[in-house]
Amino acid sequence: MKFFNTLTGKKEDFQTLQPGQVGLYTCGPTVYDLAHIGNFRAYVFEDLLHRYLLYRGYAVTRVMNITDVDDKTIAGCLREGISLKEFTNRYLKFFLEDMESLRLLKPDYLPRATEHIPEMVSLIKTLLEKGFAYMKDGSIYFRISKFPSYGKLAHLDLSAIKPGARVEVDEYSKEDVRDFALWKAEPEGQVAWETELGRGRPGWHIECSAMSMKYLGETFDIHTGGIDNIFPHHENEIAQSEAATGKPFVRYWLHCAHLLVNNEKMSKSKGNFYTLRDLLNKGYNPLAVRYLLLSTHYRDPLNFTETSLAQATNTLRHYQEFFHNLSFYQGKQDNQILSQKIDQARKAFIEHLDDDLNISPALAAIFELIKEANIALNTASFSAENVRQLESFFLEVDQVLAILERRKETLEEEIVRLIRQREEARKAKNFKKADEIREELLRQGIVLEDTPAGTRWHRRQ
RNA sequence: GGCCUGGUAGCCAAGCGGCAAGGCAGCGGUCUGCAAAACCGCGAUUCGGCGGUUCAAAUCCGCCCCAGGCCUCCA
Repeated sequence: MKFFNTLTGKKEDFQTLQPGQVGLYTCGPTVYDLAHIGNFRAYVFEDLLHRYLLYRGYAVTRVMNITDVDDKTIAGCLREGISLKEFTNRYLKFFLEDMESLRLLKPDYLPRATEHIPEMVSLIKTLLEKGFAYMKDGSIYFRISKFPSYGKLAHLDLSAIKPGARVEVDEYSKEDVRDFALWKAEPEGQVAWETELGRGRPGWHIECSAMSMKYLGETFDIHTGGIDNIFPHHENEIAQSEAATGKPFVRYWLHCAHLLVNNEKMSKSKGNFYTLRDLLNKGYNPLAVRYLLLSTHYRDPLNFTETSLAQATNTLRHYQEFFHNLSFYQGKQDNQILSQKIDQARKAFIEHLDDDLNISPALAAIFELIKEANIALNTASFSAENVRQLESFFLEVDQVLAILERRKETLEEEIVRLIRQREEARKAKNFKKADEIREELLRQGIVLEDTPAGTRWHRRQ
């Protein structure tokens, strides 16, 4: 298995620290608002990674942080006059619901920043003791000049950072404008913790260092996020963590490209975003959203349009109906070639996903199998065993893709009765009545398809 | 200014030196009582542009054009 490692800028063979085990840290949401589908692109990518590692037999321990204290969450709870916890709980709940709609696997740990203040304090104390941090006016900053490899992840030339260009020069009084806050003094602020470091609250970056190392150890396998997290967030995590432990922090850094809308980055600050709920309210299927976000390679920019979502909806419908229809087929002629095609599809699926999660050709292999299977099914050259193999294969790859609808396979008695009546009408060549029944069922959301082997049905999507 | 992506058929998207995957949409056909689904056929003589290297370039090199991102809020 290979992954493109941001740290080295190369595709590398994936070697775990412990045989068969993977420690995976995926940067999670700041719970101050609904996440938009640009955010979900990253979470869908992380879900694919998580599921594929499991599919390939790794024991995965995955951590996703919940940032529930920062400028925006504090501003939000003050604005509404409620506690920080009450405010962030609301958006955490929405986030977890959206995760479920998109079939995102739940991480093993979802640590909240506010529940790890002691761990952060302890890490900051270590940095102070080692001279990597200093206190100024009650706040504590990381001293970048003490950490020579700063910039190695983002491949940034530090001298190229122009003070004042985008740095707020006089917000805090730092030794060096590039230094970043580990701890923000809040002598008067309403949201603050009384600690050995004084009254204050943590900087943004420190939570990920403290929580990842708590749950995954001082060095772990994979850390992911959107490319906009590379700098400064992940760069700072490396600095804090490696300065404190003297050990390498993360072996593989994986970052996904942005989702664009009308060829612009989708972001809260631009106001050009869709939330998942916006799309569901328009009638789109959450699994179509999942499929769309999944089907472009994670390191390529994805330009989101409703046209592409509609296309994904159609692809998904065909895919799901193929699977659903398998249960209607009964055949007797064993087809060895079809069995071989299934094995070939599995082989291609794995080969391509092993290559830095190259999903497009992996999906192409599956679509080619569907075509082969349809030919066999339409010409009756298959056995019950072939059908069983197909069902089993599609359920297998669905461990990774998670796009199959687990529909109720039973129909109401009334509908079964109508289908039977229509069959009789057709046999009697009473096509007017047959068509009336078909239309009535369609109104009830049941689509009928007549095949030589009998009438099959599916629920309209 | 520095760094980094992307530009392949109407749309989405693989391929990254040896005849241009796959999906969606469209058109024609087969099947069907009619449909639907499925299948068959059609669709890029060409991969943003111009040069270069090579027996061979969408793939490598150079320059240019377009779009987007990062350079201390950000998935």
